[in-house]
Amino acid sequence: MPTETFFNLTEEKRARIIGVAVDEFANKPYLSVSISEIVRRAAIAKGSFYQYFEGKKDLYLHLLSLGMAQKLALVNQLKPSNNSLKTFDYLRWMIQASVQFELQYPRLARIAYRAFVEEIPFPDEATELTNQGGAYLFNDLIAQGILHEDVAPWVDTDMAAFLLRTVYKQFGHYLVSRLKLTAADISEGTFDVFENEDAQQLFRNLMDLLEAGMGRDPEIRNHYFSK
Amino acid sequence: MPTETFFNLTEEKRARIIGVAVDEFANKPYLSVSISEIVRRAAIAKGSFYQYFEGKKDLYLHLLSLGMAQKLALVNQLKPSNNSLKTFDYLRWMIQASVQFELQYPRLARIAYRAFVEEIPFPDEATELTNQGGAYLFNDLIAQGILHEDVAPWVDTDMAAFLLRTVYKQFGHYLVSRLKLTAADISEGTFDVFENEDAQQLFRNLMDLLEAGMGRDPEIRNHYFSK
DNA sequence: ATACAATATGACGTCTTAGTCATGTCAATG
DNA sequence: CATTGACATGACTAAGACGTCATATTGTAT
Repeated sequence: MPTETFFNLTEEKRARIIGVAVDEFANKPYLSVSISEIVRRAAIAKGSFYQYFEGKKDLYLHLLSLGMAQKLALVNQLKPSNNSLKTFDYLRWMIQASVQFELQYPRLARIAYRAFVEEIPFPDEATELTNQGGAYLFNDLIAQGILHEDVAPWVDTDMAAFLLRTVYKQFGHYLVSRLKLTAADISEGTFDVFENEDAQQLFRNLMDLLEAGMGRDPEIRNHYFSK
Repeated sequence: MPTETFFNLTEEKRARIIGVAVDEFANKPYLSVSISEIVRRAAIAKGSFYQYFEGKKDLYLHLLSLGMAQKLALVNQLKPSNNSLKTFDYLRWMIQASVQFELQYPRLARIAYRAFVEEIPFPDEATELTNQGGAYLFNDLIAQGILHEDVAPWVDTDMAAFLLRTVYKQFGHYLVSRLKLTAADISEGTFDVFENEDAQQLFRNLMDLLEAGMGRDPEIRNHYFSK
């Protein structure tokens, strides 16, 4: 945890430090991020940094927790009013919300992604924070889906959850490259996956694939063969 | 490229250096790997290193290319005699061979994986090498599959390829954790995914999911509903 | 045996980093 | 005015990294 001193700083200064730190951790592996560099870019004295944070780990965990808080906030804001979605509708919403976060806060998403694929010297603490991002609940989702007869009974729950986790984590990257989104598209934060028609088409295609693979009675098969 | 001097070294010495370097690059991000540390662990003089390699990048690309050569060799060795597999049989074989490589040469696989998820200061050169690992050809595989009527005509080729690439890259990790394989199981290099019954069951489950999702006439649906 | 080429060595100069600490500034309070 | 507590600063130490180079060793060919 950052010190009280840090939270007493002016909004401007705190934001400047966090901004620089986010940028560094988003663009370099944890081990290669340099405190000296952050201090230089944020134009604060070395000594000040150590009055705000215990060290690199402290700062990093703070950023991770900020990111997860931001994600939770966004997800809650996007939560549909209808509370009892079918399994695949819920899944689609989850993936869309996650991609939206990735497009709206690319650097925060990047830090979380790094925590996931690289090794951090303190994996447990990092995982505890990133788990708030939601990737852990796919096992339950599938198990419930089978009970509700949305999901085919023959699927291997754990493996299906693995597939979903993986897609969940990577789909944002894919969407960006598939739709050829530029850094400008993203950084302006104007792109809305819920509104953009190309994005919606991609999500439909993805859900068709997933539902055909796991669903008990996949729409797409009926739809296609009835023609 | 390493210098001629390097290739003139005794097998023993060359292997020692490569072994240490593989270990370092498998366990640290590229930026954090230290030449000084490699030199220390391999017990050679600093000056010698720079007579063998131009620097870190040179060494790294050499390792990557060694790894890919090793993978190609293993894959060719595992290639089934029957040359005209159906799309999903071919896919299953590819994924199995890739997982086998990952279990047999975990450190090399790890280096390639890192090249994939972290940024390297020279992405183009690294990608050119890792592409030899085979992940690039899923687009063709799906397109061909549609032509041969193995793959359902409604699937989005590019997205299906994305899904397969992702699974292809991650399935080894998953298999290890799902089967609770220990470091010992792996490092002995005795584990054979083609022979182990638990592993085969996992591959069956995976292929059922993938084929149900993408296949034109998935076995699993007929099989289940005919009961 | 001598000369020449190939290989090995590690000290060295220069940088960068992490973290500390003595000192300095400033505003509020008694 | 004086004191106190909060915050700011950057020089400094110790450690480690990179890449070079003058020198030493080994091997080979004449």
